[in-house]
Amino acid sequence: MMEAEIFKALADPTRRAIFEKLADGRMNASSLRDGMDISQPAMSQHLAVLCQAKLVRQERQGRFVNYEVDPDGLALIAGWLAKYRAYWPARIDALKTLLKDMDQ
Amino acid sequence: MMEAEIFKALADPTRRAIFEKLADGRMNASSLRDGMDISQPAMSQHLAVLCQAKLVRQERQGRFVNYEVDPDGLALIAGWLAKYRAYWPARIDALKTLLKDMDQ
DNA sequence: ACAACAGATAAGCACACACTTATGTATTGC
DNA sequence: GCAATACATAAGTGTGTGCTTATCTGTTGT
Repeated sequence: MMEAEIFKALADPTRRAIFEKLADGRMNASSLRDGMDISQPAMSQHLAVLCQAKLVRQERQGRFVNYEVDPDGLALIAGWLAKYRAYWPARIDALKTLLKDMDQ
Repeated sequence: MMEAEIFKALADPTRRAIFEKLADGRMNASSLRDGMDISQPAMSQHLAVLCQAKLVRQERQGRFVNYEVDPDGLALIAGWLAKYRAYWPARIDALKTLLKDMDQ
């Protein structure tokens, strides 16, 4: 199961912060670092974990590697969440917005 | 943030299995155990983690404690997911179904 | 009251994980 | 070619986590 990798990846606050930063737009590893007080190897390791969880994907661009949010990971979480729709509260505004967007 | 507790709770495969079992209906700790090859203290500890993450809630019933899925936790995940709706793939069947449910 | 039962808590242990420093591998510009 | 840059990997270390056994609390039935 890849759920294991996804939830493990998101269990770390630093990785969630990285993911959140990437949600603002694609970025290379160095740009991700500034303002984050994290060593270069640590960043590299975190990005590897996020990639393996399919939350982030990479694209080499010469000497740089650009990282961006991978929709596959989000879809997997959505799929997991959907299994428990019987227990959803009647109204979740955030989700209603989300789902309306998808319905066009 | 409670996202930390939620994702940490779901990062463990045993806890996800417990949660999945609870999704089929409320159950006490002993009933949850059978067929799971897990010690009584381990189950108790896992349930405590799930409760603190608001994924599960408990209700004492005499000598037993019944556990059930807590919608609050699912709502928190949905809220987290909604923040990244810009990156969702165009079609996710599971969520389209969900949308139809909510539109009624 | 007391034994049986349901569950929580305590303490200890083995392993996973996030970090570090050091080094390796590509790619770019001079 | 060669130094500098961007990033990955290796190896070691401290802490967190999930398990265990042992014990404790609280409830039920006799």
